[in-house]
Amino acid sequence: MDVRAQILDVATRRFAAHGYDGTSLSAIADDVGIKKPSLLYHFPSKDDLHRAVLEQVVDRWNAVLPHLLAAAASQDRFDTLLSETVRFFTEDPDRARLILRETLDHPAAMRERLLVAVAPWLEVIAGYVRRAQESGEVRADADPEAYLLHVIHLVVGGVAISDTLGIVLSRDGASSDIERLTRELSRIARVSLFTPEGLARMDGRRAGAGSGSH
Amino acid sequence: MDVRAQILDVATRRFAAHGYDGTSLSAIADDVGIKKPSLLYHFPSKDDLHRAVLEQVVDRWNAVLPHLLAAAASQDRFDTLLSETVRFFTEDPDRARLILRETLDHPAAMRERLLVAVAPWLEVIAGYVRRAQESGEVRADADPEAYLLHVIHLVVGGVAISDTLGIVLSRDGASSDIERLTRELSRIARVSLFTPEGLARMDGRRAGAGSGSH
DNA sequence: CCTACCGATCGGTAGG
DNA sequence: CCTACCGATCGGTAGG
Repeated sequence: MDVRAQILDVATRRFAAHGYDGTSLSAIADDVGIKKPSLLYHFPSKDDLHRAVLEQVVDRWNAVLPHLLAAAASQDRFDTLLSETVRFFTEDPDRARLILRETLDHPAAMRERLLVAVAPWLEVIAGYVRRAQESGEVRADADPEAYLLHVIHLVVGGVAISDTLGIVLSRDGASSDIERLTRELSRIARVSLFTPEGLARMDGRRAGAGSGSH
Repeated sequence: MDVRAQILDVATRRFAAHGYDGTSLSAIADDVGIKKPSLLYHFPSKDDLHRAVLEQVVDRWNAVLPHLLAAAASQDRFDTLLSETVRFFTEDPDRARLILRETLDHPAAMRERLLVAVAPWLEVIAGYVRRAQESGEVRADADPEAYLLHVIHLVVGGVAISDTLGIVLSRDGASSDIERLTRELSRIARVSLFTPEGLARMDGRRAGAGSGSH
């Protein structure tokens, strides 16, 4: 691996675990096996390095987004959208922690990111939800945008602190049952969105998948 | 107000907004209007001050907890429990931010706090939920402990970043609609917990409140 | 509650 | 990619 990628890798771990102010450039350089001035050759400032770390998270999200929106147009859109989003963050929980920290540290900057990068496709999905409300699949009392924001927060924030929350579920203290949390999250998201009819219709589709035509 | 309380107040705001490492003792002292060594007379170290700030949050929570558990034994336990918990954090969102930051910065310490201070009364409430499952008021597929953890996270994390999330809901960019988020949170928590029968029974109780006997 | 000061560490630069 | 070094700021102490 080239040095630049190594630096980004180590910096991601450190910024996620200890935050911007809790991470020193020397500590990152040490982990990579170089000296601080060498690090500053690849990234001209600590702020530049931090920006690059966040940018990498956004880039990787943008890489799976088209695949997600394509799935959102298919039949079992809900399960795919939710489980793929969960997968993206559980595959590297540091992504969730970085986003959470950035929201706490720079709320104004995060508001802007939300408006330009999240709001557009969130509105697209909210449109799907509204149409499903008219067809009676989705509960009429649901607030599409607010619902989606809560589910996103449930996933991102949940993954960021899942190993801490999980300890309450496993009495022994050894294994933190994250799967139990994920299953319940999925249940909460489903049940609070769909009507009983919508749920039945969805389960019917799932039972028929594979044997059906396409 | 005495100096000690002033220091705690300012430190709470600063630690919540910028984190432990992002807050200097001089900055806190400046806000209070004293010098750093004077601050260190009241709190022997930065760590001691930070502990005192967290302790104050826990103390204030413990002050409302008996009132909460008493309400949990009454009839409309769900609405009271949820809305009082929301009130506790919205009344000072810094409480939520401090807890979130502590979870990110010191997950091991937070795990311990969860086990000794949260798990006990969470088990009590989970017991209520399980009994309501047997009577058919609560959905049989709900996982009581996991459900409660998600709702707690939804409230605490949600309040911590509500002004950032809210910006997506208000297109104008002026007022962030936090009430819309709160209402949808409450809906998600209710609908994903109760059966249709349980919801009807609850609404019946609420309609009868005030005119009923006690 | 203050002034004065300590060693350590920070992000960043010079120069090779 | 390194050594050597910079000014600024950190948490904390001495002494009054």
